[in-house]
Formats: sequence, C-alpha cells, structure tokens
Amino acid sequence: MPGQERIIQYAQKLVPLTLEEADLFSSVFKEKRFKKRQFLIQPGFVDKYKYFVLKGAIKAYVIDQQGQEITVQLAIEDWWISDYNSYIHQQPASLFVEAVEDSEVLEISYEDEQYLKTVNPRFETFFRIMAERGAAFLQRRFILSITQTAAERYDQFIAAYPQLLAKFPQYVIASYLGMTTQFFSRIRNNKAGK
Amino acid sequence: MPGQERIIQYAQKLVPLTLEEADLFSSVFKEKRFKKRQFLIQPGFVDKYKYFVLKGAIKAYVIDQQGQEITVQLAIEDWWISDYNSYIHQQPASLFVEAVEDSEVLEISYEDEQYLKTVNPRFETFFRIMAERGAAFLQRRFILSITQTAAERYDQFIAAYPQLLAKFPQYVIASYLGMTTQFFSRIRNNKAGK
DNA sequence: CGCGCGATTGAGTAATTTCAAATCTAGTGG
DNA sequence: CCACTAGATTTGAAATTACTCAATCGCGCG
Repeated sequence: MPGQERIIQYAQKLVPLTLEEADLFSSVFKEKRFKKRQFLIQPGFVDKYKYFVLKGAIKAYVIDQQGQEITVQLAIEDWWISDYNSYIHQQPASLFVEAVEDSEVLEISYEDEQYLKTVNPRFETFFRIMAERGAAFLQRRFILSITQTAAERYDQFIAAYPQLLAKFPQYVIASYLGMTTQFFSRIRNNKAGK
Repeated sequence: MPGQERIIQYAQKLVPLTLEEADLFSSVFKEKRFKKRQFLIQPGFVDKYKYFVLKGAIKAYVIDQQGQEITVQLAIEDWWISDYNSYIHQQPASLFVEAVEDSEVLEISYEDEQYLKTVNPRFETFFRIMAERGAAFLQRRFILSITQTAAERYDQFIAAYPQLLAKFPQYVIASYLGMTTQFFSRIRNNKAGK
C-alpha cells in the first residue's frame, strides 16, 4: 500500500523504527477518500481521528457569530489535520474540517494511538515530538499574527507557503491570515496604501 | 524541599509515578529565585530551561518593530513558562521572559528532560501530555483571538482568569489580549461604545 | 451555455490605534 | 516617614487600518 509507505517514511524522520515497528505503526492507519466539499469533522461530534494527508487539500475552520467562515488550519500532502482540542480531550469538536478538493488521507483513531503509545515507548516519543512541534508552530504563528500588519502577514505567508496559494481559494487564505477576502485582494493588487 | 513536593503532585495528576520515579523526576528540578524585573530568558540566547512557577508572576513577551511590548504568555503558581519554540528546537529565543514580581521557580534543563524521557517511558508520556495540552491551549486561544472583538476577549479573560488580573499590570494584560493599554482602559470603564 | 462561486473594485463605516496631556500610584532615597 | 519621581492608568480627539455593503466581473463546472 503506497499510503502506508508514506506514513512510515514520515515517522522515520522523527524516530528510528525497526521493520516490525514500522509494520505495526502503519497497520493502524486506514486509507480514506474524501470528495471535494465533504466533511471529515463537524462541530458537535467528537473528533475520533487524526488525519495524515496523502493527496489533496483540506481546511479546518470555525463559523463565528456573524456567520463568517474563519480558517484555522490548512493541510496538504504530508501535513496532519484534526480538531486538535477535540481529539486530545475527546470532547465535541468546534471546527469544521472539510476537503477543498478530492483528497486521500490516512486516519488513525484515538484508541489506536493510545494503544501504540502503550505498547512501545518509541511511539510515545513519536507522538510527543508531533505535539511539541505542533505547539511550537502554533506559538510562532500566534506571535506573527499579533506582531504583524495584514500586509506583512500576507508577504510572510507568500514567502513561506507558496504551494498553499495555488491549492486554496483566496477567501480561505485571507481568513487564515485574519483578514477579509476584499482586503486580501487589495493587498495582492498592491492598492492597500503601500 | 517543598518545591519538589509541588512538582511531584503536579506530575501525579498526569501520570502515576512510583516513589522512585517521583524521586528521580523531582531530582532534576532546581529551585531558583528571580527578582522583580529579572530576566529568565532573553532573545538571542537559547532557552535551556522550562520553568515551573512555584510562587510569583512571570511574563513572556516580544518587542515588535515599533518597539512595543507584546505579551505572549503569562504564568503564575503551578503554570509553566518558557520560549517553547526556542526550547524545543534549541535555537535562539525570540521572547523575553521576565519576572513581574519576586518569584520562585523550578527549572528543568533540556538535557535533563531528554534524559528523563530516555530512561523511562512514563516521563515520555508526561512530557507528551504537556505538549498536547499546550498545543490544544494555543489553538483555543488562537481561535478566540480571531473570532472575538476586543471587548469580548476582555470579558472572556476576566471570567476565565480573574487571578491574573490582580497579579499583572493592565498594560501587560491588554497586550496579552491584543489591544492597547488605552483601549483596555476604555473597555474596563465601559466607555468603548458598548 | 448559463449558473454560481469566487475575485475585484468603490465608497462609506466601524473598530481600534496613535498622539498627547492629565492624573494616579507605588517604590525609593533622603 | 515623607517627598519625589518614574511608571501606570485614564481621558479626549484625531488618524488608521481594516471591514462592510454593494455592485460588477470572470470563469470553471455541470
């Protein structure tokens, strides 16, 4: 299975795995397909899975009081996506997670992750590193979001993630960067004062 | 040592520890005192320690391009503080971490943490749970910060962390909530439109 | 081929910041 | 213990940034 290969390769970059370990690890992941617009997670339901994206593009977002969609996370090939808070605490999700194009993912269930961590400390290490990186990433993102203006956030994003620009519609990226579609468009076309 | 007791109690809430495990765990923590205004971490230097606050109040912040102080994290009794990104990747810090009042902390070094994780999977579990919670916390905070207005963020903060209001000057909390001191003051005195 | 979603553009507006000055407060040295 | 001072908070008014509303345009998909 090609997907299982991919997740093993990914894991090997973080922790060394023997053949048997790699087999066990990859065996709990199930390949799934989601069509464009299909939901992986919906608010109110407990997020039972973490998703590793093999192919496609996926967005996570909330709907605020005014009914506006606000992008919280994006994922393409080799990225993970979930409602982290819901998954970790096994409480109802607050996020929509939705395929932006036809996508293939590997899913691991909460129970299987717990099992892996119990059975072999190396897996514990793997998930620990994932969590650490996630937290470090969020801290960096948070700092950027509060210290930079909209135009700076735009520039920084373009420089850091040019691939995402092609995969996601602008209104999704605009809200990921904490601005409206219209303002994003103005910045893009260099008409925002600057 | 009273401090070691506290960290053991804290750890026990996340993972069960035998007496020997608790001893080993607490043995790597060193008690330190910081005077008001003293820096625990400064930008440019690698953050070698994670700090568990026994007593006092500590803030983490960045200085933005305009020279403004922007609070990134706050910590009081039983909270942890560090430049997470710097610590995890052992790269130069971007944050100032500074005592807001005379404080007592327990510090654990990066090397000691690695050692604990190597020697016993239970410690690996402990740090994994810490990282997960940190990431989940940051995700929640991030979503709140982008979906709510300044006044809503103020109300939510007051409701969630009334203790912090007393410990930190308003300008620190204002910037933690992503607004200016002046605007914070107006909201507080109910003169901001609302 | 047309429908609907997404992107653009213009004009007016709201939220929040900036600048500036006045007032309050707490810590320090005499 | 008091006076002084630097730091912190408050208040007013002007300025910015980014948003909302509304209309138009473009284009890909069914």
